Amino acid sequence: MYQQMKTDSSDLMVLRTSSLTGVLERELEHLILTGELKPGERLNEIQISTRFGTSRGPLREATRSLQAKGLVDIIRNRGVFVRSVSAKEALEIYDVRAAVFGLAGRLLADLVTDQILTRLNAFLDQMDEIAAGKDFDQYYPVNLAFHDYLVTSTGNETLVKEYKSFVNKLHLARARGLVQAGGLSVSNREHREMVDALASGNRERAQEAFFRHVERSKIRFRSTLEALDPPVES
Amino acid sequence: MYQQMKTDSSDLMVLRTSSLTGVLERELEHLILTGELKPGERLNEIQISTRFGTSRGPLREATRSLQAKGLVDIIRNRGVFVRSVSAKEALEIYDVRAAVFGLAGRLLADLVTDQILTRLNAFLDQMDEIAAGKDFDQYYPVNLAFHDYLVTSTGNETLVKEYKSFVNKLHLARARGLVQAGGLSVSNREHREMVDALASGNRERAQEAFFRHVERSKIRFRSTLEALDPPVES
DNA sequence: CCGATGTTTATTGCCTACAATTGAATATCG
DNA sequence: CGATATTCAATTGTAGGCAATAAACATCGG
Repeated sequence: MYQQMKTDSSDLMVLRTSSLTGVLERELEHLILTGELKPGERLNEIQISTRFGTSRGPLREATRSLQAKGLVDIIRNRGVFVRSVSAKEALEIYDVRAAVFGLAGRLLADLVTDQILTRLNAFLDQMDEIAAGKDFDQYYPVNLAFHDYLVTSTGNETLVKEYKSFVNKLHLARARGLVQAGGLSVSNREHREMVDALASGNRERAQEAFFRHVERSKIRFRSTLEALDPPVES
Repeated sequence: MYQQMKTDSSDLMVLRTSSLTGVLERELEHLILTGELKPGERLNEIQISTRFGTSRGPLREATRSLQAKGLVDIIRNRGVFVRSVSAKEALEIYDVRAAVFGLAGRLLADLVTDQILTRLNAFLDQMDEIAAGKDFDQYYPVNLAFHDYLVTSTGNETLVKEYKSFVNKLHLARARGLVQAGGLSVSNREHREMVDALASGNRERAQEAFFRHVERSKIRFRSTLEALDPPVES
């Protein structure tokens, strides 16, 4: 399948600017985030490297990078494993993500323009429309784009990077797809609250609205989790 | 100096549990954060690997990890360079750090105990004492321990990790030591405000107090920066 | 004297090979 | 038959070597 990658001209072009390690890293990250490689699954070095037509060296460098990003665990003399995020950790991440997203709201309240507000309202209308049709597969990507647009508009690249990193890690939560669950029309009202807060130009109000939106997602996540699992404690 | 590291028994013990890559990574991270390796400086693979008595393989894996952590930049066919954080990025980091630290305040307000408050007040008294003597070298580590104790007490390991990562990156800001500057007695009043907010048990108040503490550090940082540099804009 | 082009040299990117470790299958003993 | 010791295959950890790249230097023409 990937055997002759080395001789593929388009890939060679990529190698001009990006190293083999970088290519492997992106490719593996994609496999992990799409769920093709599932949490807990082991990554056999020989198998993967031959699959991509490289040696083990670059692959090992790529996995070290993924480890630092929190996408895999490396156990000495045992191998590389796709990270599985526990419920406890997922809840932790939700909180930190809420804080970072709240900051996005706070920053945006100060620099929001009519142009941005128009764009945001367009998003809201689009999501309302989709939600009415209960077409979940369409709703999710738009919802994602909406949040993406918000954090990106802050102009704070550090914030964007961190936020996306959290979203990625949540994809590794055991209950895959739970992250998306409970969304739709329920959360679009929260979205409107956020945009309204931005329009008011009130920093604290916007921060709180953004923060609480993620906190509510966390609560929905936990509910879905407890519905499937024995609630550990009273 | 480090030539016979391989034969040092204590280091071999470490290798039982931790890989050579891991040791190199920690060692390099230490060199970078202490400033022994300065921002912009290039890390010669042969030089470093012979210095530590290893081959280039594990070293390259270690640097990939450091790249993902944001401590070095790797340019293809050019080498790895200690990351230098621009003023713009430093200000960005301050904001995100403020958000995360604010979350720490919010979480702590809900689970603070008399025991923790006692410990915190002891920190405050100690810092007051040191600040009175204007002994900066003593103040800084205590200040660090205070903040460390705060974030750790939240029990949210994700938060702790992120917070420390931000503090580390700020060490790479061009104006080294600026991060520490402007502290002392000025900020200890803010520290008391934070602890008071915790004692009140008011979530939002604590969050805001924690958040603003870091924001004020950011402002002090920017002031010191502009005093040295041409203020870029009006 | 200065800029453009060719050459050298240091350094990185990648690969192959060997050593060390682990986990499991197998054998041995109570 | 069950538990423990032992061997063995699979896999990772590390080392060293060759090719490719880019920067530094020298050379040539204007």
